[in-house]
Amino acid sequence: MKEGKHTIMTPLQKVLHKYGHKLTPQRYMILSVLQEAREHLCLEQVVQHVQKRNPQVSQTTVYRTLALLQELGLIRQVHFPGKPLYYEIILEREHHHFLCTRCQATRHLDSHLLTHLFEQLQTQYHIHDLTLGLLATGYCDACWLMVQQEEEMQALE
Amino acid sequence: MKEGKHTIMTPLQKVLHKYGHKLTPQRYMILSVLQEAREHLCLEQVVQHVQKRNPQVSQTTVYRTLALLQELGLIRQVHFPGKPLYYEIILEREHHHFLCTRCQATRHLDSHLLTHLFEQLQTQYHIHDLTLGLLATGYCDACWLMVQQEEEMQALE
DNA sequence: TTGATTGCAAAGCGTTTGCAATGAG
DNA sequence: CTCATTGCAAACGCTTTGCAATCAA
Repeated sequence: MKEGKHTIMTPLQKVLHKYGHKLTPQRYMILSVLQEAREHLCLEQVVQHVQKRNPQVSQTTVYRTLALLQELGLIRQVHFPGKPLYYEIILEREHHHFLCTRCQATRHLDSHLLTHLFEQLQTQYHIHDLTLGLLATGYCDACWLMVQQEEEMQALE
Repeated sequence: MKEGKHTIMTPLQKVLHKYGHKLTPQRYMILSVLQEAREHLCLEQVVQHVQKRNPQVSQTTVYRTLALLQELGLIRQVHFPGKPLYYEIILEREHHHFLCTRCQATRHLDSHLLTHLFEQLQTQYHIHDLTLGLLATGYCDACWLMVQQEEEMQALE
């Protein structure tokens, strides 16, 4: 049980012990995979990456570990309607996502955009301990061009 | 095949025929159920309501009909992480939801709150044909009081 | 009449669970 | 040494599908 990349691995060790859990190679590996991924990964992708390093690791363990890591507050689920559940490390500043409905690309949205909304909801709607989940969908620039071209083509028929 | 409540039923008839579909009692009933529900309903709830009127209607038909109604743009899915999928009629002005994580109550949020955000995303992030999905979670007033009381109790132990 | 629709039962698919073997502390 | 953890296979729950019977148009 050893490796580099101490970005989140020391917290991992601590938090696990704090709640009576053990630090296993599987858990370490699964969190590493999520840490090194630039994008959020779905379960299948996590399994693939993990099994690339050690084919012995079972899907079941990945399921159980992702649930545990989430419970410990180290990772977060990301929901995209009609797609599998994605997981991402909680490192970066809070953010939300844009999903292009054509090329399926995702981008992070700085949640600074939401500060005003955040305050409004607290004052106008009296929501306490508020968490915001935002998903923006639409076309990215490139796809928007394609879509418009397609529409022009159809108009000519 | 007849009944009152023409709020959305005439559009239903038209849209169905437009795409070569037939107006069946099942489809009518399922859309009625969604129309008369104040809250959004999950599949199981739709089935229960529908079978209260006619126990013959199968779950399969409800699945297929909800998919069709969505495809026709008459209803919309509502996603709450960790809960079943909900469905609601598209009648009202666009809106989003607040979910109290303690009592599970939901409230509608006027999407007027999002106009500024909407514009920012279009200009700063160049998103076209933008749709926003927002979910606010936290405690409602009543639950917030309860939570605080619980915390005080714990502090005394 | 005729093709769309329905209900049923079976299949699918992602996720969870029981349990014996393993391994971290 | 002990109990948490793992891997496997079976179970589960929700959703979809194949097909013959039914029904709207």
